[in-house]
Amino acid sequence: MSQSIRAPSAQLPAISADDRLFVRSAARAFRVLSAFHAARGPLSLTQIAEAAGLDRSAAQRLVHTLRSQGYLRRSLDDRGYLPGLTVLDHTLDVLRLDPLVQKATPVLLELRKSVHERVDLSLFDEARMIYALRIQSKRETFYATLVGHSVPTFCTAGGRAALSVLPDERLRVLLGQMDLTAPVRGTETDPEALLHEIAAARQAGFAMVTEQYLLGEIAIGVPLALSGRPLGAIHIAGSLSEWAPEEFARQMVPYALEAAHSIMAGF
Amino acid sequence: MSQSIRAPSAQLPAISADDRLFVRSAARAFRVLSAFHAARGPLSLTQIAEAAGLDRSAAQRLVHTLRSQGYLRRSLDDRGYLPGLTVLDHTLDVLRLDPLVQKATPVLLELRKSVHERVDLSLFDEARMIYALRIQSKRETFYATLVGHSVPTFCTAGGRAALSVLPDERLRVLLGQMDLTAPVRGTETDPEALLHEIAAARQAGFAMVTEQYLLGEIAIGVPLALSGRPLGAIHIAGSLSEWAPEEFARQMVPYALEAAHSIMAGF
DNA sequence: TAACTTGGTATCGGCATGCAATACAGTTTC
DNA sequence: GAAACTGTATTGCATGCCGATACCAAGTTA
Repeated sequence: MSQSIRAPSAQLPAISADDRLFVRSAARAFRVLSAFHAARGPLSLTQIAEAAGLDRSAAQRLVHTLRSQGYLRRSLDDRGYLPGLTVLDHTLDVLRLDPLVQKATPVLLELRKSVHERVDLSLFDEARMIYALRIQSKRETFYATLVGHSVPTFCTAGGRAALSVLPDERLRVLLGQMDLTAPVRGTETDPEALLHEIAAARQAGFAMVTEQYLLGEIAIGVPLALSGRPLGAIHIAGSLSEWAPEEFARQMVPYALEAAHSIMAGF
Repeated sequence: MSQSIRAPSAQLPAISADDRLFVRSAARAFRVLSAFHAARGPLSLTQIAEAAGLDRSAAQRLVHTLRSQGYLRRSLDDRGYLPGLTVLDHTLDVLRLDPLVQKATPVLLELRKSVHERVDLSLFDEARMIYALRIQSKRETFYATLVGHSVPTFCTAGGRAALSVLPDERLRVLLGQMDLTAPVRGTETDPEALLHEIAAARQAGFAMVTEQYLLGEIAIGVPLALSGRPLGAIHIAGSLSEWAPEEFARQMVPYALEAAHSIMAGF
């Protein structure tokens, strides 16, 4: 099972004290929701309070409020709290208002007709790439297939592709800030080596990785960028048991490039 | 283009005054995010304030706070605000912690191998059904395919299927509360007629609709329910130009029932 | 160029408002 | 049957937020 990279907020960064424009109370509400980032099941009031760094009393009122708005709900067995369905309304807003998603949706559906492997659109968010559109093929279980799943930028095809549009000096800074923990044995974690890989991707116009994030997986990624700013990437992934790397690239890359070109033509 | 059914909060229900446990400030923050429910593009500070029912001053600080946490971002051209990617972290929490989604994911991916039409999992939320898993086939453009998209319960196959597990007296109440506006010409909106349709679905174990929500569309839905409580539905949809209704039902229903059975066996 | 917009940003005092403390009832655990 | 959990409710005091006000920059309209 692949572990997910989480937002910086996963480890509560302590509410910044001195910012006249900062609304603590609002931030606390999001902390309550963020408590579930580390959860493996329903959470009790006390657990929420602990994870959010609040006392039970404060958590209580926040939970009450969030529940009344549908951002939280009780679990089926009524033994704890779960995030509520209202969150999905905001999901829809993010996706439908995102210019990249808007343009990429029809193109990816088209792409999927030509390519019978997994096709994804991921959005660049610094150290991670967040899946926004997922077009499955076979295999793939559980939340690896869910929208909102995010993966590290430095060791995925889409991530490296997105990085390839940035100049080296920016990359050094970024890589320096990133957590370069290897998800699997064999993941490249040396910044200089990564710079080389990314340079190669910049040269080629796409990135390819084998077993850098998931064992047995091969993937190519092509960048989606606007005036030197990485926005996201197209991702095509397959199984090493079915593909020789060169053959995978030979077949997939032209389609992916074409799709990327088509998407970016919309801007 | 299909209009989307929105959360009750779309039309701001005025913050309830007298609730000792209610955290106004937190609720205001979500109002700011909800301002985008009605948006067709980036929103300015003033527009957000107006949509959220706040003055510019309050909106300003809330926006500032939300932006610092990644719940809002500036648009690409830096001319307005958009919902931020942090929202997708919560999306993932909702999906991966939802027991129905957990169990349904592998089953639906399997189902998709047998059925070459659009397959969805939607979650029951009173007057609407929210798509949580989407497994595309062909066609379908734009945000009709996005996670978080919701459709009315009363006129969709999945919705009627979900309703079919409820007793008639509950249904009368529920239907009485729902907004029964017809999305297309020909949509059944008479409560008594709907009760009959739902009763038929209860009898058959599935619901079928033709052109009740989208013109040219045929869909079947089977309910997913736990001890008399509707949780969601499986949805298979196709085109009337390719299918005779009876044939569609004959071919799809067995698969859908099998899948539903398999999912509910996990509880 | 000036007089308007409309955008985003910043500061500050007064009072509503949410924090923290406290208490209680219902379950599950041992 | 006590102990350790749940979730829920009430209240006073200090604090944190609202609302008013002001400012700068970028576009529009004269």
